[in-house]
Amino acid sequence: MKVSKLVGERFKEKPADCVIDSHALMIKGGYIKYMANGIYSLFTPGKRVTSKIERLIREEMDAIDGQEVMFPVVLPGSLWEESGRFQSVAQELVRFRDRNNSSMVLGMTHEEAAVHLVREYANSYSKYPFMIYQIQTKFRDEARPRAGLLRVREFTMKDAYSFHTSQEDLERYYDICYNAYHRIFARAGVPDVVAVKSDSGMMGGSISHEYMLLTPIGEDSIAICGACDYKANMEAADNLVDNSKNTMEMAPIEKIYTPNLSTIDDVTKALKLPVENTCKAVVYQKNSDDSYIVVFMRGDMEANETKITNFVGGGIHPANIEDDSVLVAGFIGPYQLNSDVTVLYDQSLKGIRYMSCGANERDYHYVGLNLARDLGQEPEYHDFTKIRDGGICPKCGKPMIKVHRGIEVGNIFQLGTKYTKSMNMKYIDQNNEEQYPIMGCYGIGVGRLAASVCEAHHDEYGPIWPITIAPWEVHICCLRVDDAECKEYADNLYQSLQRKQVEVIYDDRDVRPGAMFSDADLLGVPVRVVVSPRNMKENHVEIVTRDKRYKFMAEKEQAEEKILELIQTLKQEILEKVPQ
RNA sequence: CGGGGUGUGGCUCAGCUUGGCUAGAGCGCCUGGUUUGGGACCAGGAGGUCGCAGGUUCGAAUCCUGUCACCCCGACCA
Repeated sequence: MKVSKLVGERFKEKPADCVIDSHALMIKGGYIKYMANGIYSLFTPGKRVTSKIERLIREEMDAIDGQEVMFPVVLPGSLWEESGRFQSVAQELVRFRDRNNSSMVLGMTHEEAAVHLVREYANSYSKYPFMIYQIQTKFRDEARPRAGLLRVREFTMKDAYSFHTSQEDLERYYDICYNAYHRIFARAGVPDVVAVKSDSGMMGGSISHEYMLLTPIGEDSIAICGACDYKANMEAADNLVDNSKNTMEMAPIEKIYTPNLSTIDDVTKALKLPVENTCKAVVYQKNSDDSYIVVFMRGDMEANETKITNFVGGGIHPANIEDDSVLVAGFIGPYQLNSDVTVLYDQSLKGIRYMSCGANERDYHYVGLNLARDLGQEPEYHDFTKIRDGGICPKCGKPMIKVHRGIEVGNIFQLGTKYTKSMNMKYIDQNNEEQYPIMGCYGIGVGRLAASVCEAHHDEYGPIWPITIAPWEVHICCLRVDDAECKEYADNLYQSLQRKQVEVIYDDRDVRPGAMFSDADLLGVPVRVVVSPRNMKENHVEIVTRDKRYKFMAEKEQAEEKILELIQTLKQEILEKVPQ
């Protein structure tokens, strides 16, 4: 490929509206072009990066006995009716009707299609286990796409589905996949991606992991223990709270006048109470009927909506407390709460002998609250709050939890029989009995991974692509095309490298060196070869890596050999970080 | 869906508060010339329904109303 013919422009200015580096660089470097909210086209450099990621994923999936298939993008609504997700999934699923008024959907994930593909075939235990996967377009009508390719509505995803005859076999394969994922991310140049325990959300099932690239711009929060190997998404991390060192002793409950003190901060200051001796209320409403859910927790804790949603078994949203409600915003407390709302108690309240709380009356609080005594019995405690920095590790018990931000680049789920049961997929086992197969599913967002690698590897001038996914391996800069010697040498090198299957881009434009180097930086190709009259006079060319770690002169005649060596070195460096 | 912000040639932006001649700049693009190791210079040129619709006015990029789109924060999220 010659830069003079490369379709797409590179910009000098940082595009407006780009807040994230990877987004700005991919627009600026001519990788992607915005078309509509959360919808992008890829130019050649962008397509070459994603194609290489796809190739790499394909190799690893095939290596664990995956079989590549292809599902349709447009699926019949009836298929989603079968699994129940036509109803249960909200607006992310695009629904429409075709010319015959048949209900259709755009595929946002393909569990239903996978079951549909194999449910007649896999009717005997002898066919199991197996895994099928595809690399294909998904459409999810996201509420808020953002940050270039990091969160879009239309995207390419590798999604895999495995089928098993026992939970043990699923777990065995799940581990294999777990490791294959680590190899994929390492080969893509981000070996530091971590697997964290996660909440399964709408996918159903029990155990699941998310693969996170840790970066401050990530959308997810992850709790990581500094003392052991515990890692979990904040949504799923158990928040243990130790109140054994709370020294305040029991006292009679007492109502006090607290005018306009409606926040925990106000209350602790006015009453001179430690925040660990306060009880606060967070109120939600069920999406189904708007009924109130009041969650009581220690004053310094934050509600974890995922845990609450899972507990009440349905969607919730922050409450809008009406004036005629029994709930008095800012003054809600568990003692004498005369209302039929759902009341939940977080375990951060367990073991505290003396607390303040709202009195369910404007401008009044109680102090001296003791839940077991004042409610007549110890309430049932559950975990409804977020873990935080310095929190107790659920695995090793040490208070060494640190909260990080991360981008989710992949996930794996143990689905169980959710889809095979609902869609009536069965097989006959050794005892001639009908069974439902057990499924696992495994996803990787290709474009998001490309953007994540860019986010992890770039400088102020452009991306620094790992050689395994770089759009090209070698970038030849011919600084003076009007110099016959230069031009001839560069032309020949270009031809010769291509004959040796090296992926090479050749800048043969008559532009200033500065412009040429700037564009080369934006294309982020790992090996750069600079051919110039100055170098020709010395009988050598300059070879430099995009990350500046290698930089040397090579004799004209030996340049090609040195380039090939350098490519091997760079590939080897990445391979060394791949597990196994 | 709530809060905040922005819409002016391909890109980045000025002009709007206080309405007034033909709507500007830099980059990019085209022509010619001089240049050539980190986004050169000179001369000439093309390119704009000022997001859209209505209104006020002698006159609207500018004021008013509505609407659409995008960006950020939140909600939601496989």
